[in-house]
Amino acid sequence: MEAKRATIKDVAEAAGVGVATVSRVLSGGSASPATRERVLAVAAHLDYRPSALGRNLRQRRTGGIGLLVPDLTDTFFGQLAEGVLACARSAGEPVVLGSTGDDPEQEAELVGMLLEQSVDRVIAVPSGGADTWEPAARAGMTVVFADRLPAERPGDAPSGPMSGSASGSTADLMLLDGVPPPPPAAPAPPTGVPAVLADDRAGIRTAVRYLRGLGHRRIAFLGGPGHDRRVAAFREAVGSPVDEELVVFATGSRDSAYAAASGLFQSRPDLTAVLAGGNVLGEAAVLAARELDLRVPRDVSLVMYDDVPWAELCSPPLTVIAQPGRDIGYRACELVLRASGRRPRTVVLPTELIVRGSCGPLR
Amino acid sequence: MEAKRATIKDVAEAAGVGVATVSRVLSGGSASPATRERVLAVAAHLDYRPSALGRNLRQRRTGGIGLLVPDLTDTFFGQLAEGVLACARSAGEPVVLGSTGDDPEQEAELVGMLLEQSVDRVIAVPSGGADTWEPAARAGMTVVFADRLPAERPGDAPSGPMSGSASGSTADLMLLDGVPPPPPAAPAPPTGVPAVLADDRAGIRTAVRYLRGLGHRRIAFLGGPGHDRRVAAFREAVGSPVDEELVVFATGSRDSAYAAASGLFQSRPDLTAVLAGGNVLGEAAVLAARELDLRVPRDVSLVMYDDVPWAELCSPPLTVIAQPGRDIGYRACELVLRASGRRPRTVVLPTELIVRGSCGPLR
DNA sequence: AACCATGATGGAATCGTTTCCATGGAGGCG
DNA sequence: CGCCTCCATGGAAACGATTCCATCATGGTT
Repeated sequence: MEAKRATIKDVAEAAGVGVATVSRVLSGGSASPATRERVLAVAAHLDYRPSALGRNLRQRRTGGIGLLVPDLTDTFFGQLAEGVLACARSAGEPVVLGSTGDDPEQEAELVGMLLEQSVDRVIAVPSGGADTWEPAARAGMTVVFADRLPAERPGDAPSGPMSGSASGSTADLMLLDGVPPPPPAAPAPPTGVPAVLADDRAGIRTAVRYLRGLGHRRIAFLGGPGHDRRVAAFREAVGSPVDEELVVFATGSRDSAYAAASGLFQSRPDLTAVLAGGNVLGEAAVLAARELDLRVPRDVSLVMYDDVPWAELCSPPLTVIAQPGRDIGYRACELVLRASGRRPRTVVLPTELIVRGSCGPLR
Repeated sequence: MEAKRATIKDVAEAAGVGVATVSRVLSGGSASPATRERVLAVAAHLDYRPSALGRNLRQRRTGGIGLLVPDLTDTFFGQLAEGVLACARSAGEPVVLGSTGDDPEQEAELVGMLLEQSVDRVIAVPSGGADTWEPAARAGMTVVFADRLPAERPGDAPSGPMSGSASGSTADLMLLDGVPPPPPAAPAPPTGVPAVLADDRAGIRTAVRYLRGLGHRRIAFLGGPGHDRRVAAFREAVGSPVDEELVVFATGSRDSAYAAASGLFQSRPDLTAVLAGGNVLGEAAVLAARELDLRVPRDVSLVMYDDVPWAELCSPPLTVIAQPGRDIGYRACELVLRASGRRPRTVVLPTELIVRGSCGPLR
């Protein structure tokens, strides 16, 4: 019933040549025209396809590319994945996919899985910090980060001595309460790390200026996991004393995003504009605003990071900071494909403020 | 620099046993407690991870699961993918992903790639017809379809002018013009094909009844690739003489969806309700309606297939037919994992009409 | 005491490919 | 004419695991 696949041996036999010759013909080595033609004919006739298994074992690497994203349900990551897929297809490389749920632990587990599969090239939207990724690199993986960089240090504690909460780490940012901020340091200029990022800094700055121009002064930032760079840019753009109550973080889930948005609106009814750090946060903000009978943009202006198709569907249509998700994926894939030798470079893609209807003048 | 990974041989040597013993210990075979402990200790110490390459070659199969979807940018497929990923992770199986763009040719190419990788279990949202999938099955692949079934017949040409076509397959439905419809046959009760589908028939029927109940008589259907079952259900639900001008199809792209929706509204201003066969179509319908100054639901009622997070964001929030995307993926993965021996079964998951604000009484 | 069953163990074959190396023939040049 | 080079070619060794099979020790049974 199931015709088992022809092997190189079958082809060799049928063509009356040695396996080595077949291999050479098929991978472009030298061979006499006569032989070449015969082998090719036989191979086609037998519908021979070389087994990636054998080849990979011999070459000690799997052709594939690993792709790790936090959540495919987030349209932005869908776009990014499509970009990666497009590039990988054109290179003939399979892509093995993992969804981390923004959980460093799952991420580490998935990295392990890729390692086991000998997938040695990975594109990742990292959730974990350097401690997750350093071992991967040490194991010989070529890693290209997309959209984000891993948190600088593993157990880094920016936590003020103040509060006992003290767990300290970027996780502090997860807190809703107003922990004294680390100095509004400019986002460290990334360099040397192979990565493809959007120009968060410019994007955020433009958005903040735009809101400022409309008269807004009490602007809130609604962030999610991995938005460190964005929040840093926000702090920088807003200027020195940032009202910490206006900087709120959620975890990855939609529920958490909604809770954060709702909490923000309720605790600070005086805010006049919100900058959502991602489309899930934006969605939550719209929902929460509606629930609390806040009109957009009359009562509150809203700018969302990520241009997703539905941004235009909202009423009013959402003003967004567009980042080229598909391109980010595509470029990241290009980078990981030609990473051999070339020294790592981080490329930054432009963002664009797309003004639609969700921002209005302060009233 | 790069410590190369330890092999089973290294472990065997270090533990002073044979490779066979190591393999047995690691895969749960019999071994004396003393040996087992020693091997385990050494393996842990060397940070040994068995190479999937070696194993797979020996076992003539790749552990992985293939996943083929039309477009990850479509939130529904994102949900589906998340479901597959969740199940695959819990089974420890890697997932290799492909995006077909609803193009049978690309799909066939991707199937070939999976074959080459010896990925012998695939979950697919099929774009191509039986002619794409029959070879895959013949090559020994276990294929589980999700969300759709492949078109019944391969090369059915929907291109026939008027009469000649008469082929009368579901492919006919692709026509935009008003070809006389095949008798509104009930969707063939699927059986024997391993697949996980939503109960399109019930979902559509419920929606149509709901619209009917609101007084609507001229209800249009806006479909996309792979919506054959849905349009068949629509025909069935609407009853005998379906106004063929009210059944419109788009290709997969957003542009095409918009064009179809816009064209529909313009050519038939008398329609009072639209049933969109997928979330991309629904999005297009909202956009087109707005562009043409049609108010929802005052001028036109809208029901969309797929419950996506942003359905609630629209104003008015969209009434939808929800299908459990994540569950579909999860179940499909379960099916493909235990497909050995068990005879193929197609499972149908329930849909639910979620009434929000996009439908109103006829006026 | 001889024998057998049982269980642990290691050697070796195997999977399908690539690649190193040796061989042999043909042709060019001195 | 002889020698050297070059190319096409095939055999065989990897690659890293699993697994069959033979071996050996042990302990219980007759």
